[in-house]
Amino acid sequence: MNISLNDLRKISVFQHATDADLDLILKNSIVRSVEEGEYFFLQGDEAKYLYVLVTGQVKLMQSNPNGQQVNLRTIYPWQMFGALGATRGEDAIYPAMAQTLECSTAIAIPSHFLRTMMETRSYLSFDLMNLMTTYIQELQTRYREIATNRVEQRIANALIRLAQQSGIRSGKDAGIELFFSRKDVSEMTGATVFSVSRLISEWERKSIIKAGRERIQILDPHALMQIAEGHKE
Amino acid sequence: MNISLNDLRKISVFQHATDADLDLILKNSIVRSVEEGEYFFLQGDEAKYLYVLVTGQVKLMQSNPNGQQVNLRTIYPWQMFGALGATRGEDAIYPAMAQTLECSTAIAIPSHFLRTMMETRSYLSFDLMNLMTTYIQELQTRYREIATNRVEQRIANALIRLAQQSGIRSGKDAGIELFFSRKDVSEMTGATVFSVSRLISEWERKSIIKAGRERIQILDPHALMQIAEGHKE
DNA sequence: AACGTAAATTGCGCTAGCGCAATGAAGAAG
DNA sequence: CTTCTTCATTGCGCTAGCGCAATTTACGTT
Repeated sequence: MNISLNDLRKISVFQHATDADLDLILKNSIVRSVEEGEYFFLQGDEAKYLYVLVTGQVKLMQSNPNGQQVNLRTIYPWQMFGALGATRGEDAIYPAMAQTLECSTAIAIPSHFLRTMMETRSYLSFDLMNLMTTYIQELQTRYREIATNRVEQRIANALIRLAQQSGIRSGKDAGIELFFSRKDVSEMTGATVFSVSRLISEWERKSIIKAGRERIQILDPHALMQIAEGHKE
Repeated sequence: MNISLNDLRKISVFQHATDADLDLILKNSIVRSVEEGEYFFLQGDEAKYLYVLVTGQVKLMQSNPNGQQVNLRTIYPWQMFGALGATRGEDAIYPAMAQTLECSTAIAIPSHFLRTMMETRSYLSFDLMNLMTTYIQELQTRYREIATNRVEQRIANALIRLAQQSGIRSGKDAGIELFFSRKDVSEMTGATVFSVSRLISEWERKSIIKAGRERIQILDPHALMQIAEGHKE
C-alpha cells in the first residue's frame, strides 16, 4: 500500500499540516489491513494507536454488559477513528470497538507520537478539537432524537444521515443507494430489526424507497424528511 | 465577586496553567451573574464566550423543533461550559442552552482569547481535549443506555450518576441527598415525569430511596445498582 | 393562618413498538 | 443445480411506558 502526502491531506485533522509534518507522521506509522467482520480494536483494549482509514468501511460500536450493541458511527476512507485515546495519558483504553464491514486498510499512528507532535503544532490540536466538537454535536443531536422522537422518525433520520455521508446516486432511476442491512439500521436507531423491516416495507409500498437485501434505495428524500420531522401521513 | 488564582486552578482545564496565564485569563474575562431560571445563553446564540461556573448550578439542555427538551448535563462550580464554540471559528453557535437552576455566577472568557492562548500553550489544548473526551465517552454511554435499557434502569443509572457528581451525604440517616425534581430526572433519562414519579414511589415503598419535593434521598445505593444492571426484583 | 402556585401522585386507557416464531427470499458454497 | 446460511418479512400477542385528567401535597407569600 503506497500512501502519498496528498492522500494524507484529505484527512480533516491534517488539513493544515506541512509536507514535513505529514512525512514525519507517515514514517512513524504502520499500515494495517483487517478482513471483513474482524476488528481493528475491541472495547477496552489499550489505546496505543489511532487510525486513519484508507480503504474499506469500519463501524464503531459499543456494547453493554449483556452484549447488546449500539452503532455509534460508520467510518469512511480518510476519516480518523480511535482518536479519543490519543489525548489521554498512556493508560487510555478504547471506549468502543471498531469492526470492519468489508476488508479494510488503515494507517495506525502511535498515540504517544501524535501527542508529541501536538505539543509543538497547535494547528493539529485545533483540527482534532474541531473533529471532537463535530462528534459531540452529532452525538447530542442523536441523543435528543432517541429521547424525544418515535422509531419511525429516528429511522427516517438515520437514512437521511446515511445518504449524506455515504449515499451513491444511482443515475438512471434517480435514487440514492445505501448499503446497509436492516440490522445495521436497527443498531443505529435503537429499534428492533422487526420494526425497521416493517417500516421499510411500508415505505416501499408508498414508493418512498426501494428495498433489497442489505440495500436501501431512497426514491423520495422529501417524503423521508417529512416523516423525520414527525408529520404524520 | 473576587476570584483568586487558586480558585481558577480548581478548573480541570487550567490545572497546568502558570500563575501568569491564569492572571491573563482573568484580566481578559468578565463576570456574569444570572437569576434563577434565566439563561447564560440560548441554543443557536453566537458562541462568543465560554464560561466557568463560580457559584450556583446550570443545566445544559437541547430542544428539538417541537420544543421538547433533553437535559444534556448539569454544571457545578468550577466546571467549564459553552466550550464547544471556543475551538470553532468566529461564526460558531452554541448547540445547547444553559439555564440556571439557582442564581448563578460565572466567568465569561472570550472564545477568541482562549483560542489565541491555546496557540502557544499546548497544555491548554490537551486539558480541553481531555474534557471533550470525557464528555464524548459519557455521551456515548448514555446513548447506549437509552437505546438498550428500560426506563427503570435508565432512571436508576441517572440517580447513581447524580449521586457521584453532586450527592450530599446526609450524616445521621446515611443517605445521599439529591436536589432534583422529577421533571429534571425525566429530562435526563428521556422518560415522562409520570413514569419517574411512579418508579420513585415504588422504590420508596421498598425503602430504596426517600423522596421529597425536588429532593431524592438514596438509602440503598446497592439496590439501585441492581436495578440499573437490569436484575428484575 | 390563609391563599396561590408549582410539584408530585395515581388511576385509567391506550398504543407504539417489542419479542417470538414461522416462513420466505437471496446469495454463497459445493 | 442443490444445499446452506444469512437476511428479511409478517402475523400475532403482549406489555412497558406514554398521555391525560383529577387530586393531593409542599412550599412560598402576604
